[in-house]
Amino acid sequence: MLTNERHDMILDLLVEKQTIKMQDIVDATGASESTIRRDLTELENQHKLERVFGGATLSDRNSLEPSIVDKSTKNLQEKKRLAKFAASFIKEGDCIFLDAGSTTFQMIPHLKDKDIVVVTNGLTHIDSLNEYGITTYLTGGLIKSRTAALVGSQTIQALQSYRFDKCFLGVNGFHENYGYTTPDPEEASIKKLASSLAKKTYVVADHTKHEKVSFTKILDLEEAVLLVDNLSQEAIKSLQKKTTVKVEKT
Amino acid sequence: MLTNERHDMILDLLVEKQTIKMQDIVDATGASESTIRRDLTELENQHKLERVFGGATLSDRNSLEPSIVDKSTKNLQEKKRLAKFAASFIKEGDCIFLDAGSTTFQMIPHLKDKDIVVVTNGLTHIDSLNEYGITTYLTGGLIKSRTAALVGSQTIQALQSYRFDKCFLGVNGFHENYGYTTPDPEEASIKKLASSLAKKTYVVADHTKHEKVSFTKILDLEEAVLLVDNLSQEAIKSLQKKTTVKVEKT
DNA sequence: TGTTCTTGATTGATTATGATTGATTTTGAA
DNA sequence: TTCAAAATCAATCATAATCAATCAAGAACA
Repeated sequence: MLTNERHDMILDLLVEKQTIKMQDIVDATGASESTIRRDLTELENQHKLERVFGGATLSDRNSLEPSIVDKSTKNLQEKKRLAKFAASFIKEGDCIFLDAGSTTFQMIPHLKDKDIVVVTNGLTHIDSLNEYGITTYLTGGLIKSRTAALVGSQTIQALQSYRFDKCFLGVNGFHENYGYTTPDPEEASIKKLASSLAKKTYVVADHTKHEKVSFTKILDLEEAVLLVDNLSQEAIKSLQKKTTVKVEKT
Repeated sequence: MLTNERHDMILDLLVEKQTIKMQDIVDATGASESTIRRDLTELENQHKLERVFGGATLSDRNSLEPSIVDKSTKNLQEKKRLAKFAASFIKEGDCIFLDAGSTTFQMIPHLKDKDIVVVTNGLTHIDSLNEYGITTYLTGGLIKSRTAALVGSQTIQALQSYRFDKCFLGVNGFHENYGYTTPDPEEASIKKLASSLAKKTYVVADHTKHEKVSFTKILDLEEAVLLVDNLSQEAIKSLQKKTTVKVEKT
């Protein structure tokens, strides 16, 4: 068995069982204890797991947030339609902030041939923006590997030298009382700052995020225009008491 | 069997099985181990797969194809050796600046498991640095698509909040009188600044850059340690009058 | 014909592995 | 609590597997 296969196997076991004992891995892989020990050391250096006495456990980051890969395959078609809808709010000559994340990523193809400037902290966006020939500035900062986003004080500092016409944010939940929320405080403060630097803020969120509340608050509902798909009439009515809601009809 | 057929066969196997062992390919194709080894090297240079010890695996970034990669295999091998040599100057705990470019890119695999912090303006470096679990900060700035580097005033500003133990630069030419040079003034000023923020600067350049002079000057010869491969004895002697030269012996 | 390219075998070097060691940590009983 | 036994650990070593580099033989080609 190749080293990579063993590593994948260990990570799969971990995702399934949350924590695993050394002996379980040895039995499952058929490799020696020494080898598994080395594997664990290596995977820990890559921040893919945490070692504990007698075995290993998922690092808290991994359990807190589903990885970007899982998200991007889910509801892809819906996401694409919503993204196209969101992109229609962008006008010629706009300077926009495009948040990291899978929904905002899908907006990029619809920016083709528009004379706009994009600032982003999303690493996954780079190639696509490039491909479509869009002038792009990247904020600096620490690379957060799980979500492929730039975060930290450097990102904050870099952002502050820009002003935006429009700001497009992804969120993990929106709620009438608790506003827009996301798991990571670091990312939340970046979203918040970007919003404050823009004349107008749009939150792009599909209907599955409705009534969801995550760990960190980004903004109150009324601080951004909500772009959403497939919401019930009552939900829309209720939300519109607080803010502007634009619905993409299927 | 033609080389192309073999290549297709290998890639088909890979798509089917995700990872494959050397012996499996040998059995499937009937070619010798040496030949398969060469095939894998070539396919890796085309970014169609990634080699791992004992076999190969699908590269997760098939789409990311920087425009720089079209160099001969031989050139690449030399570059890899030089990069390994350069990486050997990095010590545990170092904070380093890693310049954008293909030579510095090859240094990344050799940073594995080192407890270091890397700051870079090279977009092609991101995935690789991530893969090897290295803490990485990206400077911000304008995305220059041709060289996949970040440039401009934002990059300059971002850089100024860092200090480095060591700085590794790529150049397009080094010359006894004209120093280190590169075509793009934007990139030159970034290299220059990074160097000034570092305790020690290393220029990594293969022997083909010797006596070459490009448009913009970065530094004088004596302002950096020159890491080079395969240089004639006279050339080394001559250069050493000006600066420290470390030669990677084949 | 001579030249270039591909191939397979061989070499010594590099890397991964599993067993063993003694050190460290946990466990459980006094 | 304190101690000793058991479990787990990191470090080291020899072995086995795999690697890059080289060479010579044959195929393709002009």
